[in-house]
Amino acid sequence: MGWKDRHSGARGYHHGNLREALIQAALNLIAEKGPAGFTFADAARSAGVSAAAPYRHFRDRDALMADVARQGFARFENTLSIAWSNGKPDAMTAFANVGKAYLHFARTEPAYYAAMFESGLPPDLDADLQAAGDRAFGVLRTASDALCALLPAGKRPPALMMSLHVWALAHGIASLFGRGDAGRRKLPMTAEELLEAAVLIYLQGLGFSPVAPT
Amino acid sequence: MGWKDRHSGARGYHHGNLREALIQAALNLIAEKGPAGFTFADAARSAGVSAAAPYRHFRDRDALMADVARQGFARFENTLSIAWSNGKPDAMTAFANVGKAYLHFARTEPAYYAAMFESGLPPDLDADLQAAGDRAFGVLRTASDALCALLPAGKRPPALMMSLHVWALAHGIASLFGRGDAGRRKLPMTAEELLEAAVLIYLQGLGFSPVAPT
DNA sequence: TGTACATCAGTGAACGCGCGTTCACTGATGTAC
DNA sequence: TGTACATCAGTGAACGCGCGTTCACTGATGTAC
Repeated sequence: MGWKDRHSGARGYHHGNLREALIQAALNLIAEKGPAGFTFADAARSAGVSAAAPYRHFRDRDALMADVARQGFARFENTLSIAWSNGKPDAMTAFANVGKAYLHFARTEPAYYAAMFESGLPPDLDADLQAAGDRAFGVLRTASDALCALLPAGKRPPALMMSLHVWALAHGIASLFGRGDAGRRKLPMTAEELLEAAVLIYLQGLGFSPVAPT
Repeated sequence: MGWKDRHSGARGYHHGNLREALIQAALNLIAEKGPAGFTFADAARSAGVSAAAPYRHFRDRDALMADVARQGFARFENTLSIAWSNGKPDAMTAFANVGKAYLHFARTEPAYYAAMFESGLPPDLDADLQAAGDRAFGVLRTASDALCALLPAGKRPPALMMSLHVWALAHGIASLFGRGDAGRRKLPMTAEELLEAAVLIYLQGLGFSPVAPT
């Protein structure tokens, strides 16, 4: 490697990892200025590269944005999946953990979240993107299936409906209340508490018996 | 009036109602290209006026956008208020009507809805804007109050929490599923049905007895 | 009713700027032999 | 191990374009008397 230390900012004529660097730059710019607030040229500049360089890796700004969203969905899926933890220690607790993880992701990764849900790109723009989104939703679906299985056969709600309800609730709370400081509305409780209460009430309405708090 | 017919596109040197025309133009452009997809110059062109004219009425693009949002909230409040109809014929039915009206507004006025919730403007940018948003939310709050009052005193949930839950649910469903064709995800039922089911389950969880469908 | 004047809303030309995109190029890397 | 060559990733200059914004202006409207 010689003088070219891979961990310093120094680089030669070739960047070496421009694709990832552009995604990272896009994330920073989205975090700063919102999903509409960055340009292709911005990303290039921010990655320390000429304005023409990104064209070697992405067709246009939307393609870059879509890649950020795709990566975001993959991480989101991973986060939710770890929180679900195969339903351990028990389905109810694990379900609540998924809800917390949802809001935690939206709060700590607002740039990914914005790229995923507020970029303005149609979800079916790209087959990979759509598949990544479906996989993330799949975790909610799996968790709902497991929870429904706890109810006696005659009283089981459709698990798909249940997962859509929980998704909408979590997304609604995240959008309206659970972001960094921009666009937030004031709340008498945390977003996490609000979501947890809503899910408990909802589950009770489905026939789950009340659970004592941990 | 002479040749100048107020109902034709013809106009003299003065536009007569440029402020409103710019808001209307902004709405059309938002509907076409999303809340980030229009510029001050676009709006002027679309209103048939020179690029410098809008400065007589709005400080900049954000001020125009804020006015669109403010007007949107006012109409939204009106719509929800009519749906609530002072709790007639009964609180439960009226509450369900508010939910339907919420989604109906989001679907039929996507441009207003986007300006209100997806413009990227901070809600506290403008005191008028914030007040308009608060008034719209106030309808949900009032409806929740009335519904809570039906429960025996010892079992009443906090009405504020309840209204936040319903708002988040409605907004989540509207954002994820209930829009024009852009950004929509496929659903096995309509957004209205999805919301109505969620609210019924939620209310049941709060202790409301199941209601027979109309 | 008419006239003079102030106010106002919109004009059009001008400017600097940054963006998207293309292009022939050049420096670095990898590979065949 | 060394050399020739192909491939690849990034350069920098260039272009046309539309945007935001300012400016002195001008045409229309309203009002005082």
